[in-house]
Amino acid sequence: MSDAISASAATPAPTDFIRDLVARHVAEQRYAKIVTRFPPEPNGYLHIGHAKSICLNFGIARENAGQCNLRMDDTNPAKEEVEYVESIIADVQWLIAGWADHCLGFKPKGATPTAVTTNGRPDHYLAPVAPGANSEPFSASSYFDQLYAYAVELIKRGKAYVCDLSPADTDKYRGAPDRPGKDSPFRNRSVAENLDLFTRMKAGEFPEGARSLRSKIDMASPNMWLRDQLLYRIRHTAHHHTGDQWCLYPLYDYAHCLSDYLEGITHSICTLEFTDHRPLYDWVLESLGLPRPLPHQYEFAKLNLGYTIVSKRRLLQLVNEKVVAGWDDPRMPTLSGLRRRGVPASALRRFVTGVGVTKFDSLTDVAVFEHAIREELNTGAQRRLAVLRPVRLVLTNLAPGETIECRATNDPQSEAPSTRVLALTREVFIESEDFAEVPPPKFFRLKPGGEVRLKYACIIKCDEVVKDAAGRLVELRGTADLTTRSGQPNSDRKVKGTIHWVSATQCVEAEVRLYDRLFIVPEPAAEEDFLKVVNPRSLEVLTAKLESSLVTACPGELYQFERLGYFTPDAKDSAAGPPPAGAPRLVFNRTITLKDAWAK
RNA sequence: UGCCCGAUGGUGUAAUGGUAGCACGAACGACUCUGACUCGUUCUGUCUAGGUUCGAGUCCUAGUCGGGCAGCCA
Repeated sequence: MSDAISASAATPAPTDFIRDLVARHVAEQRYAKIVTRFPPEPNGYLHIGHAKSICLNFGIARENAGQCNLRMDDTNPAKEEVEYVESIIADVQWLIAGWADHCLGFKPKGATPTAVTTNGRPDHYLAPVAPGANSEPFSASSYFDQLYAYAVELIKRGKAYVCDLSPADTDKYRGAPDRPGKDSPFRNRSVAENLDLFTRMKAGEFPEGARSLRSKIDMASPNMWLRDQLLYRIRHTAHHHTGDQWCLYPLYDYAHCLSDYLEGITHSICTLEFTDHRPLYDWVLESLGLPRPLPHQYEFAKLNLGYTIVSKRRLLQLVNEKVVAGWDDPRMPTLSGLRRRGVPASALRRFVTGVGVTKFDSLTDVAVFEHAIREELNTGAQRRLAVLRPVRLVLTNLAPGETIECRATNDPQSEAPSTRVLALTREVFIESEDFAEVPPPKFFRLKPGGEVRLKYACIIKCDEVVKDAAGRLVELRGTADLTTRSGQPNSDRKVKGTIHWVSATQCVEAEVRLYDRLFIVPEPAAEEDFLKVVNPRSLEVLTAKLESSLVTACPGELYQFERLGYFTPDAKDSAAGPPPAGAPRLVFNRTITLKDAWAK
């Protein structure tokens, strides 16, 4: 990633209702340090919706000299994989690099919560360390021992019981939102029996679904999550992190609040759908009578983006059904897809900061995202010339071997722009779109008998249109007015249009992948079947002609092909090769087009 | 017909009882060796009805509309 981009990462300090709250807590010195967390489940790749959560949590840590723990919320072995853990770590570090990476909290490799004494009472705590060779992200699975101990304590306090109801019966007993549930027949087992059964559940004596550990709250509560929500279920499944050690796994509502507690989280920020769970979050922590200040949960609305799917389940479907080439397909709204496409982390940060944080379930216009990308790329991308759909133009007043050196600007937005040299030769390629035999009104480009400027070179005139027997365009012939080159007497001569070009004899070919939105409707998630609204033209592959300097282009470099858009070498498929070394296979991804006011 | 959350231009968001502002978008114009960028002008808004108040987008009540909740998913 170019330095220009990461340097421009500074974003105005945002305010929102959560930050206001944190500011109040800081003012009243409620906590020694503000600690947040980003707790993804490793069951898929992170996407642009997660970027909002990451920037919120790390942003709050950053603005308050606090810390934000990366934690794998890995309590469901059936869906979680190491591949996802690794992608999550890479994506988070990429997104916050140079911005909030100093706030990132990991834990020592293999560490579990250590026994401490707090306020004269036994307690457990796991301190963060900086990311490095001997550290790893926090994970709920490294708390399994402690979580189990807490469960035993809950049983002893008469606040949890082992229930023998089958999943189907549990469902029946739960009632409905507008109808109270019924107490489980196993609700009033003795502490001793509960303890015995729970121990045997852990020992693997029972099949999956045979028994569960349940909270003992209120089966008639209007809040469904308070109707004795399950705490533990039996799963005879290996876990990607703990292996075969457990056949008893905690559920989210039990594991999450306690994980927050063990890490000393102060502000546990999640999305709106967890609002109903908050009383349960508090209930678990309060029922245990823990000695430290308790974490609290706050909710905000997740990001919804036009023409985009933000749902790991559906994104997985796109991958599995081969609608896209993988989680990091540049059309995917995943962080890895966006990165591969050429979207800078700073653009993502700028975007999610701009949309704000509220409790209103909104749908953000993609144009806002696209604007943030262009904004970052305009200053961060080097200008180059490339022709996507070439038409040959022969400048008949230039000799076949003649080369005219033209100086081109790399970074017009910078205060001290640098330059490079372009070769103008007798034969060049221009964009087929830039020539019209029968031009529409206000067409500023090349037409028969018309003049146009070749950017950085000179004004040329189209003298002749050469066609084959079938009437198809073969080539254009014209003349160059070399006195209009920069530095020459007529360099100030104005023509209405300026077009891009490359030398036909000093250029390099590359595969260029043009991406368009993946869906044809603004709200694909609202569709009965979102696969039916996939854009059939979301990818177009071209063989383009690039100015020869691009032969050494490497992944991570960001370019603007003038008048076309922003492009970056594909991190997987592109291989640069300095001439004359072999035959490099250059592959460029189009990140985004330039804004086009002319748009036909 | 239970509980919880929400409602400000086309979109997103600000105004914390005192001039409804910003951004995106759109339209037009200026500039231009990128029909980009930049700059200028314009466009459109407090869900409804009551109440409190000198004063309400903001507080209260009721309604309307939208979202969430009945996984041994997170």
